[in-house]
Parts: sequence; C-alpha cells; structure tokens
Amino acid sequence: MRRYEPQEIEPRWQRVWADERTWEVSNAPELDGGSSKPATSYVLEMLPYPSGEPHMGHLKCYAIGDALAHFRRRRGERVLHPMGYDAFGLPAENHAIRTGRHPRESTDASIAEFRRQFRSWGVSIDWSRELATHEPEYYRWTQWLFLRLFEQGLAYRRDAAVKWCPTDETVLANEQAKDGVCERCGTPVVSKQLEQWFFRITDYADRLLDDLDSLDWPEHVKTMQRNWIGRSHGAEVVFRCEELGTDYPVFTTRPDTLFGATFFVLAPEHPDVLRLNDSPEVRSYVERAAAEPSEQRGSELGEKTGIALGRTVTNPVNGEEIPVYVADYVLMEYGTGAIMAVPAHDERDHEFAQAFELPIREVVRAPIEEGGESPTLLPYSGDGQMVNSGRFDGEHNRVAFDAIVDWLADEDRGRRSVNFRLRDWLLSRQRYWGCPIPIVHCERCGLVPVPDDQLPVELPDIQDYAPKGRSPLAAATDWVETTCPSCDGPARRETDTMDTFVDSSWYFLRYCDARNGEAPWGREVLDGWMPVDQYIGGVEHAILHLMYARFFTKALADLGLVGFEEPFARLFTQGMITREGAKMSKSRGNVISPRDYVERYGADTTRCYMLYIGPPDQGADWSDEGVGGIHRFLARLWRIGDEIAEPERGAATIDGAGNGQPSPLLRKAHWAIDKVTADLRDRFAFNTALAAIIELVNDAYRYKDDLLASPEGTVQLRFAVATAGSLVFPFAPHLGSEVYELMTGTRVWEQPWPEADPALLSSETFELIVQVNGKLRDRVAAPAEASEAEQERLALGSERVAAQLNGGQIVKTVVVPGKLVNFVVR
RNA sequence: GCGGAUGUGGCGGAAUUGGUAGACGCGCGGGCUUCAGGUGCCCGUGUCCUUCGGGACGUGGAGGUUCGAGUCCUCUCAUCCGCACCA
Repeated sequence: MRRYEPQEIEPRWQRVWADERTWEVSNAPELDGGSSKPATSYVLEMLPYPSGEPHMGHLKCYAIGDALAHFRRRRGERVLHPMGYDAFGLPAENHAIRTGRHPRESTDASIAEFRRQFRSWGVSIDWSRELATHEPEYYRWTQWLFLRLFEQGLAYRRDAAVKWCPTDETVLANEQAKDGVCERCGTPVVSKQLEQWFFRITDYADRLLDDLDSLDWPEHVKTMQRNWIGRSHGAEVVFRCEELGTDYPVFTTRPDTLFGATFFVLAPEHPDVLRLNDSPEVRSYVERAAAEPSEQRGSELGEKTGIALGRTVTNPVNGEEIPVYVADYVLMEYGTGAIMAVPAHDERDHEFAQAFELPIREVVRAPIEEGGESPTLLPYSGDGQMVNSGRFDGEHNRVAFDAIVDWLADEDRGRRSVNFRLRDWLLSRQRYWGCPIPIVHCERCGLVPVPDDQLPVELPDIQDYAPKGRSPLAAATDWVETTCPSCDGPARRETDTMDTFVDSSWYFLRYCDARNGEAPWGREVLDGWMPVDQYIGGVEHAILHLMYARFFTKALADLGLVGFEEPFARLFTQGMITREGAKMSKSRGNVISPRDYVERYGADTTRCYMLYIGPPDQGADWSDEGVGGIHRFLARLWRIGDEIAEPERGAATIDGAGNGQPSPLLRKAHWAIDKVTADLRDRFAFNTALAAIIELVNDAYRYKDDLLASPEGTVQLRFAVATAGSLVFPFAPHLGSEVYELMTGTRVWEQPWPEADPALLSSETFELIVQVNGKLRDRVAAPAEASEAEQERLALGSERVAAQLNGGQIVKTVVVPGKLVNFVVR
C-alpha cells in the first residue's frame, strides 16, 4: 500500500501556482465575452511584523484568510489577497542593538523567511503586490501622506507632557503605555515635557464613534473603541475666583447637581495652582505628582490626597464661595483640569470630602422603593427628585439638567458641552528604525515641508543607532544639515521618525495599486477594490491599529483621495493559540513552531488542524495528538483516491447525479456540499465544515466495496471522493488539488464550487421521533410526505409508546411535521 | 468597581429556528491484517442501575415559562478578556 507523502505532493503544487502566477489578479478586469463584471472581493489578513520567523498565530490567521479567499474565488469572485510586511519598529531595532546587526539586515532576513514559509504553507497570495513598509518605494508615500495631513493642519507640533519609556528611551503614544508601563518592555513610564508631533485624531472623534454603527464588526471590538473614544455629554460651567479675577471653567456630566458642589479641585499640573498658592507644601505636592504619570497616581484607590489652597471660587448657581483644593485625583488631560466637587453624588468627591471633613449636601433624592422609606445612601449617582436646589426643588433631575444649563447659558456662565477621552495621536519617536518625518527646520521659515519631488527623505545608514534620549539620526550630521527648500538658507532635518502605526494605517490601500510610481494609488483603482470585504487579525489590535487606520481613511476621504469613509467593512478577530493552557513564550519554554509541523506532517495537516481545533474566534490549546488525528483523515482521503483513481486520468466521468439508483454515499456527498457551503458562507465554522468532510470520507470507506462491485457504483464513489477533495481544497489546497486530479484529471481551483442537488438532499423516508411527555421513547420510519394525522397514527403504533402509556391517558398530542410526535400522558 | 465573553463526557468541541444532547476528532477498550517503529481496517466508548427487554439521571448551581429547555426568563457561582480616579 502506498503512503500519503505531503513532502512530495505539496512542493509540486506550489511550483505550479508560482510558475503560473495563479493567484495574481489585475486591476483592470477583462470582461470575458461581454459578460457582466464579476464581483470583486478583498480578503485581507493583518500584515505581519517580520521578526524571527512566523509563529502559530500567523498560521492561524492565514489559514482562515486563505480558506475564505479560495471559497470566494471558486464562487466566481475576483479576489484580491495580497501580502506585505510591517518592517519598521522597535523590536527590530532593539534586536539589532543586542546583536550588532543592522536592523535592515535582520529585518530583510526575517522577511525572506516569512516569504519562504508562506509559500511552503501554500497560501494563495498575489505576490506581484508584495510590499514592505521599510522600503523607500513604500515610505516615500507614507511621507507624502504625512505632508497632506500637515497641510491640513492634521499633523502638528506641540509641547506636551508625554509618556516616556526610560528603557527604550523614547516617547510613547497614549495607547502604548498601558497600566503605566511601556507596552513593549514593561518598564514603568515617566512623564516628560517635550515638543512632539501629533495627528489631530480628536477632530474625528465623533465620526469615529458614530460610524462604528455601520460596521459589521464583532460587538466587543466596537465596544472597546467606543470606550476608548469615551464621549460624554454634559456642560461647561464657569466658576469665578473674585480675589484673582479669573474664571475657571469645568466640565461636568451632572450640571443638575450644581447646588451640591461644596468644593473645587484643580489638577496638580494646572497652570494656575502656584498662582493661587505657592507655599512650599503646595510646591512639593505638585512636584511629587508631576513626577508620577497619571496611571500610577493614587494606585491605592480611595486614598485621596490633596492640599487646600486657601482660596475660594463662586458657585454660579447660588453665589456660594467654595474652597479650592489641589488634588492628584483630578487629571489635567481630561476636561479643563479642574472640577466642581459634588460629594453627595460622586464617589471620588465623597471620599475626598470624608478625608478632609468637607460638607456633603444631597441635591438629588433617590426614589423611595415600594415597601420602605430608606434614606438615600450617599454617594448616590442615580436619578431622582431635586432637593436643596432653590427653584429647581421637586423637579426630576433630568428635567433640571436642561433647565440649569439653559439658565447658565443665558447668564453666560456655562454652555452645553461634549468631552472625549480620546487624545491626539503622538506619532514622533526618538528612534532610528522608522520612517523619517519629511520636515525641515529653518531658523527663518520655521517648519518647512520637504517638496513632494524630493521624496523620499531616505533613512540614512548610520553606525550608532542606539537610543540616547534624542533621535540617533541627530548624530548623522551630513544628513541633518541641509538647505531650506523655501529660502535656501541653512536648515536642519527633523530627526524624529514616525510611529510604525503610521506605516500600517494605509498599507491596505497601497496593495490595490502597489506598483504605482506616480502616486500612492490611482483613485479609480482603489474604488474598484476598497473597502476591504473581510479583514482578519488578532484582537490585540482592536484599539490601536484599527482606530488609526479608520482615522487615516476618514482624513483621506476629506482630502478627496479616497471615495469611502471606512476601510474595513467586515472584521474577524481570531482567538489565541495556547500550549499547555498558557500563552506561548520563550520563558515558559512552551513555544512550538509551525515549521516543525509543516516539515513533519505537511502544511495541509497543520492548516486543517488549526481550523479543526475549535471556533476560530475563540482561543484554543494546541495538542499534538489532535494533529495526528487530522493527519490520519487526510491520509485516508489520499489513500482512497489513490486506490480508486482511473488509470487514465480524465477518463472518469464525475457526473454528480450518477447512473442508476443514488447510493447513500452519493446522498452523503451532496449533504456534505450543502453543509460545507453553508458553514463557509454564513459563518466561520471551519471545524464543522471539516467534520462534514471527515464524515464523507468515512462513508466512502464504509461503502467502498459495495460500490466498486458495479460500474455505476464506481462512478458514484469517484464522485464522492472528488467532492471530498473539492470541499477540502480551501483548507488543504495541495491535497485537495491532488485528489481532485486523481479523480478527474482537472485542476480543482479552475472548477466552480460544487452545488448540492436538492433532489439528493431529501429522501423518501425520515426517522420520526416519538416522545411521551417530552422524552424520547422511539423512532419509527415515516414517509417524507406523511401528513400530521399519518405521523400521529404511526407514532401511536409504536409498542414502546404503548408500554409507556401503562394505564395513563393521552390528554394532548403535539405533532411537528417532518420531525416528531409528542404525547402528553396523565 | 464598570463593560464584554465563556461554562456541555476523561479531553477539544457539535447541536444554525425552543424539538433525537454529545456530530467529528483525541484518548481509552476490544477484534482483524506476518503489521515491527510516530501513519492499516473494523467495532465499542456520558454516568448509574438492569431480569440485557430496557430504565433512571445528565449541558456550572437554584428557581421559572413550555407539551417539550444546552437553547428563553429571573437570581446565583466560577473562569477569561477589556477598561479603570475620564468629573
């Protein structure tokens, strides 16, 4: 008996696909024979960050994407399925510093390995569109796009308190400093005052939030983005300090509680703190708070600290003078850096009031629950009736909300206002391995953009790219010193580089027109492919990458460069692959490499197992025993194909209807077509699709000997095996091609996706379920066309039902046509 | 604390619309094939009881709706993920 040898089969098919450039698609589809334009489909997996070699997460992502790409192609769509590399970034540079090897070298080596492995996995990629973000042909356009945003004022420079990682010696985006530590290296971040480049993403906060409703994305990802943008509706209210003659606006979501404001708090970073009081105590408090980034502040929640400034401000609703404090629970980044404190209706203000023995005045009374008159437990943040609020007493607080804001607006002491949690995107990095910012600093002209025809500003080769607190590029004197494009005087280049998230915010656009040397893309080409029909990647990008790419797309739409507002119509987030119940990591020593499995079992087995392990949006634990099971299945399919192959390839007819009576196997084949099609079309149910194909192959073995006894049976058996090959092709493209060719002599990817014959999906009889009081008691054969009365009669004839009756009486009969009969017996 | 998700055999999971719980795979048990070595074929496998006909129980837990609930409702427990002084 011959053996299934993926090591021989897989490279053979890969060569065919490479030689014939099978998966390339053109941007200008030829209308074949005047037929209507075929539907297009853009299937995209998030581009990999090339570091070392691909891991299991990559394999999972591309196994999912490739299955969908193949399925859509064979259903007649023109599918764009490209690949590229997110090549700039900190890890490559840190690795380079450790090993002394230039980041370009290690990155290029890694890209070569990724490319080699993707080919060895048999992924159907259009390699003619391959790109890498560190190539000048790519980042030339990253710089070009930066300049368009700069012209619009969407890229700007400002002095800001920024998060700084002392280990990586660079500033970080808000989003890259989670829980007060650097996302990359885990070092606690510190606060620094520096001039930095920002993108004005906050201008797009409303649209980024509102347009989420139009997206077919997982609900939890949309929720995360909504929370991150954090839109709150409320009012800005002005409190005046008469002694200094200064107005202090605050943002509040609860203007209805204004009468309950009994003190006022400034953030330590608020510029007026020392103006109000510059005693040594206040100075030291402010300095201590400034050294700590906001994330680490008050880590023991509830322990409120602060200092009274010995000043008062006037509450605009009742003229009350209330004391002013400085306290670190108020953040400078949010709102105005100052708050009105309402201890009766805000938990944090309540804690502060208790610690400093400040008055607590209830102004919203909780409705009395039926059954008791419990006093309102403070702090209370719900709705209720206004009390202690002058002429608003007795009103519902929601009504008073509007009335108070309108009144303040008339008095010019306030207005309706909306606040966001989202901050502008800090994009500059004091690092070497990134896209240079195409700006020149001129003493006379200020910030001068590098003219488009001088792009790209190439990243120079330097010897020492280790971070030193300023960009390593600053040491490349020849490169830094230049002339001003505006006045021709001496000038210096910007030495910061861009955050890599800028590179990946538009790569999906470049794929559409990847070889365009005149522009980042042609707009009509883009509109033919975009938006991405199906985007696939990990949840770890739910906020950062996906938010930035959406911002870029909207900004480019406003510039008229693209004709759509959202880049990714449909998103799928894959779950993580674990090993022995834990995330794979070098320190745990539980890392397994796709390469080992591909070499040992073949790419088809590894890919199929990845999809068979469970629902792809959930995490799953890798098991070597499970891989063996899938390998056995593929080997069985190959072996039966090998055994029954027509010696003269192509001579076999595989007419699905077959000749003579349809065998149970023929029916099973059509059932499998129907099942796999639905699982792939309507949901990402690869595991159950594969289970259906396994059932088909198992049945092929079961009926093989019977069917081989007659020529008609042999044809039906070949059809079933060819169908298994055809259906398995999106998951195991090499084996699918091999088996299909053994059966038919043709290439499976050139064949349309099979269609189930409805006549073979139904049969003349079915198994009627017979229940007594909802419990299964018997199954009887019933004609498919049986009427309800007939079903009931058949069920009554069951001996087991009679035994169950046992003197009881049937009080009710429920008949579900084509399914079951249930007798209610008492 | 707030928000989201998930709980089904020894294990991964299936059950798509309220209608046969456990598809398919792993593991385990048995048989066959002179079969030596990661890889063949077939059968069995939720738990307990059984006079071997079958019966009782069973989807984290407790209630409820229904002829019928893994699926719907209420409460509750556990695990995982995200956010977290956002005024």
